[in-house]
Amino acid sequence: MSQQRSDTAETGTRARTRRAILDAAVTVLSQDISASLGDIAATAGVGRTTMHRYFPERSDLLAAISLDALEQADAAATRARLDDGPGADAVNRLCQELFEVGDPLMLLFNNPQLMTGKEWEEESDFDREVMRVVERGRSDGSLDPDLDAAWALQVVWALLYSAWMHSLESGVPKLTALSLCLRTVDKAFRP
Amino acid sequence: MSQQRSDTAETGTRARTRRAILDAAVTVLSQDISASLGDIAATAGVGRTTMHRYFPERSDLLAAISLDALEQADAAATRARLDDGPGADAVNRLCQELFEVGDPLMLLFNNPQLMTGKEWEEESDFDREVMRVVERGRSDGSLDPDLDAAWALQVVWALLYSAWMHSLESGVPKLTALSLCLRTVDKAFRP
DNA sequence: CAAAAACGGAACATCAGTGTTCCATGAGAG
DNA sequence: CTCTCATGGAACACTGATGTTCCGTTTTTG
Repeated sequence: MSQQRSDTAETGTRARTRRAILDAAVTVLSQDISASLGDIAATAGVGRTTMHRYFPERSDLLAAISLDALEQADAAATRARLDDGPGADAVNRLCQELFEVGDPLMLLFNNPQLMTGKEWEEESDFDREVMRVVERGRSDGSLDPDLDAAWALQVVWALLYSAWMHSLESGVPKLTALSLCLRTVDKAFRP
Repeated sequence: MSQQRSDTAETGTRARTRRAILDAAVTVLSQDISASLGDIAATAGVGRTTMHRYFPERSDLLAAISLDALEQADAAATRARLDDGPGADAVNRLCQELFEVGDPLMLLFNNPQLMTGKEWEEESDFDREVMRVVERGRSDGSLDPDLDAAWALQVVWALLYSAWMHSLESGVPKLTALSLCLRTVDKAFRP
């Protein structure tokens, strides 16, 4: 017991391996949610046995992916400084930050069954925070006063998804796709 | 050999059973793309053996679903009379008609791996037709002249998906969700 | 009604993925 | 260097889905 590794405080080798597995899982499962654990382990450059040490069951891995994606989304929201300036600008910044997260969020978007953990009960804190910003935007006149917050949330996700897909399918550079997305969000939400 | 049933000309009992299986498959697979054939057969009110008579392998069923959805989308496009009136109006009508198709299109949207058949090579006729309308809308001034057709296609799908989800998750009536969708498309595509 | 078609269920072999155990090897910390 | 930790691979049992065959029953059709 040289050091305690009770909760999420793992460091060094173990943390690196864990991250490699999570990243590989996102990559592989994005293509096929039914991919085998063997495939994921191979992509991570890790033995299947090792993976079972980190995530005893498939459901453990899926839960970890879900949680990790949620944390990345929260971090993106923090970076976007949602409380600064007009609501419309905050929404714009949020889209930019979320776009960077890419793969993990695509995976969640395409597989709602992943969002069934305890942290997703009812609306997540993340969702509430975003809807709050939309309402602020309506108050300060930077967003359409008729815009429903829950609907706006759906649209943001959907247009981000569109941008990712557009980049993938049409071979458009990511920045171009992001630009299209931001422009469309702006037009759709403007008063 | 009382009657030939070589191609798609099946009629009566067989056609009805086939349709029941396809409908049940869409319903079940929408919830979980990995659902077992047994579940689908049970939902269809049909023996698993019977299902294997119509679709020998799982892949045959998936291909049939994919094709059926594409045909329904084509039918919707026809009903929308894409060549009539201003481009913006045609797009609006198309959204309304596609919205009615609902479940099958949701299934495809959530599972791009279903769209790998021969009929999906490159761009489908459907996609080309829609992009043609968008370009017409740009010419006649009813749509944003800067609107990229391929991007517009993505956005239409994404906002339809948003409407379906919004109705499901927020418990909003379908017509309300459709209305939000149409309004958002209009704002996003307007000059 | 009588023949033909469609159906359902039971039984079976097969297969891929999963989760587990055990052991030998390699890398890193002290 | 040496001890500890992390790892990879082989082997195994188990499970659930799949595809197939066979046969008796029901429904449709002529």
